[in-house]
Amino acid sequence: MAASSFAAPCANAAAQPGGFLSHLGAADLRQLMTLGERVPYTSQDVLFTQGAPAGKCFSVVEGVVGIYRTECDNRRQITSFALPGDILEIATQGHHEVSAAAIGPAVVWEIPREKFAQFASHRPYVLNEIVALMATEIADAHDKMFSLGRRAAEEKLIVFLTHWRDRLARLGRDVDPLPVPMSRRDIADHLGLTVETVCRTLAKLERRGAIEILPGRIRLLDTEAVAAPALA
Amino acid sequence: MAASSFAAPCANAAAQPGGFLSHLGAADLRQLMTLGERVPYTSQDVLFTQGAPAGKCFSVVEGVVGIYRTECDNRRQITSFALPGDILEIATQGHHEVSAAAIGPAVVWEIPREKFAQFASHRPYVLNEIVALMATEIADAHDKMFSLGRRAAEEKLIVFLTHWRDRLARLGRDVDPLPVPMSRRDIADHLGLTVETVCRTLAKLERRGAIEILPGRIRLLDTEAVAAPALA
DNA sequence: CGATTGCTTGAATACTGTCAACTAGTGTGG
DNA sequence: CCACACTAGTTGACAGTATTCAAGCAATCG
Repeated sequence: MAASSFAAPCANAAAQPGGFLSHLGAADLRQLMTLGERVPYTSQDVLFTQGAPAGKCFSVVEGVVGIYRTECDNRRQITSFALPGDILEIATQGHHEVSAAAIGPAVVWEIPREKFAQFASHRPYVLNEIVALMATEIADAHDKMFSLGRRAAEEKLIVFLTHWRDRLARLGRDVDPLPVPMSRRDIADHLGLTVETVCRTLAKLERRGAIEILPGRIRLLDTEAVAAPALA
Repeated sequence: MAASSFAAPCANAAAQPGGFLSHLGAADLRQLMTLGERVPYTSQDVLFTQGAPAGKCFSVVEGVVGIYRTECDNRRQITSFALPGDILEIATQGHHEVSAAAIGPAVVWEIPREKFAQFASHRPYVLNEIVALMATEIADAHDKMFSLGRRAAEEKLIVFLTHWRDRLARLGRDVDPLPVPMSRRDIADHLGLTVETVCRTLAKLERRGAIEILPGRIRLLDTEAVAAPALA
């Protein structure tokens, strides 16, 4: 369970295809896996694009996948960073409402929508799992809307980093120097800031002793104190 | 179908209790209605509070209900304005993640969670409806995240007003002088702005001839042209 | 009728964005 | 192998937008 490297394969159930369905039996899981395939992606590869017909469901197995919405003029809002165990577009009908791209190397389990629908139709409990997963996704979205609308840059970054740390820790990763595989631009597009503001704010936090910036990682030193007024 | 006043009762199916489930038969609908009750609220009444145990599901029948998330220090983010036909907390387990309050007089259909779960357990198609509704909610949330993170005040307001108009129009309401029942503070807390910025930006749009501000209403005159760069 | 609340506007401030420059690291091609 | 180009990250200077603080007005309510 203790995977030290960031993109390392993980014995965690969540990291297996179909691992997002916690109530599936072993037989179900085996069958589910035969219905889909594991697809490797390299950094920046696009899994699917906003507006394209949604033919498949996805589940991240390894790595990080950025989910984002764009407008014609290069503006981009990354709505979430998907980690192993997270599912994408499970209930999308018709066309994709968002795009997805690999943040670094990633492995994704993909299953045609009809096959999954057929699989689920025999198993009522699967639908319940999906509803629960979507409820979590909605709750997360509410959190993010609050952050985007009501937090200043510094608070956005601290909350982002601590949440990211907590998610990785839940996957059993080593988070002491917290791995931050996404670029500054990705962070900016996620928090509704510019690259420059992200850099500057991180630098400010480092000068204050709250964090330590390392290549590809950030050590969280005193975020509780700094975040206290924000999270109380 | 032509309801002229804003909070007027509406013959639209969506405005009936259970009307959000479009594939329910008449018999199902009748039974569903007996399981819940219609509860009237007056302006500013709280339906449920973030952190409280989630014992019921809600569906707006009449009026507008604001869904919001707060932090201890008075900061508030209104994540959505629910209209007749919209459902609330249908899949929430445990505790409410958000609060809800009536924006003006409202009628809400409320059903205990267990009763609805029991009702749904005999009817597999209900779960599919719920999944579809939640998928729509997630897509909406993505839109709002983009607006909060990547649009300036003026664009936020124009997009908000046009979306609001489109939603009311879909309910068969008269939207020529667009009814705006929520306060400036509500709008500000929805768009991630301050009351003052909302006022000033609306005034600017009015001076420019894009809108006309009336008491409780706003007439949209030239939003297409103004919004064109934003929505293209 | 006074008081409260919501809305509006003004002035000053602060934060974030824009533009620009510089560094370091990476990869490419000669 | 090295020169070159390109990208990501960082920092500075400046501009612009949104916030804060403040005050005035109108409408509502007790």
